[in-house]
Amino acid sequence: MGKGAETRERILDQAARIASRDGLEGLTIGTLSSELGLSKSGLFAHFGSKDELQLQVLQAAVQRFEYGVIRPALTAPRGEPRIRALFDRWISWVNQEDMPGGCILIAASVELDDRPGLQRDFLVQAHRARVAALAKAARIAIEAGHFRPDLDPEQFAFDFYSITLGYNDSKRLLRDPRADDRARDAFERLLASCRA
Amino acid sequence: MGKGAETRERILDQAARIASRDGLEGLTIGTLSSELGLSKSGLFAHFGSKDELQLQVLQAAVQRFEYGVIRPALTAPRGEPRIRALFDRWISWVNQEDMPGGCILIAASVELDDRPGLQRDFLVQAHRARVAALAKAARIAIEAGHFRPDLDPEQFAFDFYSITLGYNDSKRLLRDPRADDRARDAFERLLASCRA
DNA sequence: TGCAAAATAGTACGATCGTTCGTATAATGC
DNA sequence: GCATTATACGAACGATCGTACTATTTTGCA
Repeated sequence: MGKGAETRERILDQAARIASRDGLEGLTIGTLSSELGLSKSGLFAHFGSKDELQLQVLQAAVQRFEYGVIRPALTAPRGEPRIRALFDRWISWVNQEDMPGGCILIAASVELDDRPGLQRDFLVQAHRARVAALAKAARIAIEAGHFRPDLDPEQFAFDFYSITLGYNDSKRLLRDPRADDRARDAFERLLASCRA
Repeated sequence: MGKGAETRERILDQAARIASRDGLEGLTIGTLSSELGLSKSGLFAHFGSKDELQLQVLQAAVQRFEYGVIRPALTAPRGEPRIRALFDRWISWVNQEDMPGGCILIAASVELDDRPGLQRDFLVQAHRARVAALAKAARIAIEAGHFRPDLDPEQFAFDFYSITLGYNDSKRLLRDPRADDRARDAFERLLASCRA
């Protein structure tokens, strides 16, 4: 990895932290550069525009999610165990301690939901892929005989993801000490309702 | 109502629209005043600071939620009918067409979840009250014999609210045409699992 | 109708925003 | 070890941010 790529990684890493707390729009080239000990213009040269910086922050986050949640969970046995692995990793992703503002993908979802642009387009596509991965895991669980055959996999994905959103809210905004229990309880009931 | 209070209402109304799309931090005194045909300083004088403007936008939104969702639903008969009324109104609130960026309370939740301040404090307190209202409605449904006696009302509130968050995501970000069906389906299954 | 008070406008401020440009320094390939 | 390219810097740009002052208009009441 060349020097430039190395710096770019450092930048995106810190940028993700800032964006998780202050949003993609609250992420500022001035603060970002000074926190990293770089000059504004030097940092700027890596991206060429703030739009591009935001986009790359999103892309990096999606990739980290892919490698930190989806792929490891796919090593779990097909069916319910894999679904459980997905949930466990998803929850701890939402609960990342090194992200001062929580899950950047949730933050970006709300921030971009009605703001057209490349950032939104990318986020939507990535989000669709995540939901599709959940639905596929449910489909596999049906094939494996763990889930009832008449289960709607897309509905399962909706239910699953809703729980993670509720967890995020209880944990980060309300700081409810029982947030983990609540999410776990909801998930177990979801599983029970899906079983064959 | 004096002239000042009238203008303040107009301001807060437009401010809510802007904040719903661009966030409380993206809400700017310059754009806000020019969109309303006011001078920056004239508008500013109504609030004294941006913090105060943000706070009043939040307070107005919470009050509108109270009068548009909670109170009307409380006129429905105790028990399951009231729960249904809450859900119906909650869903159409999240789906407000006059808010270009969707529910401002959800947006603010994600924006403020890790940013200390009066705005966050107020939002948390208001959010706790909303969740408490849900739990109370569940408790009443238990008393009425509609829900099973061993149901955990707070868990019900978590499940209920999670569905509305999932709905918001499906509707506004993914633009899933089946978002309404998905939320409705999840809600009906939640109800079924709660019945006595 | 006149007058104090309330409401709005005007102007200016320092700070910071994203961005451009020219230049210096550091890393890389031969 | 040198030439070339990649990388970073410094200064400056116009625009806009929130906020402070002062002046002007408008309002509501005696």
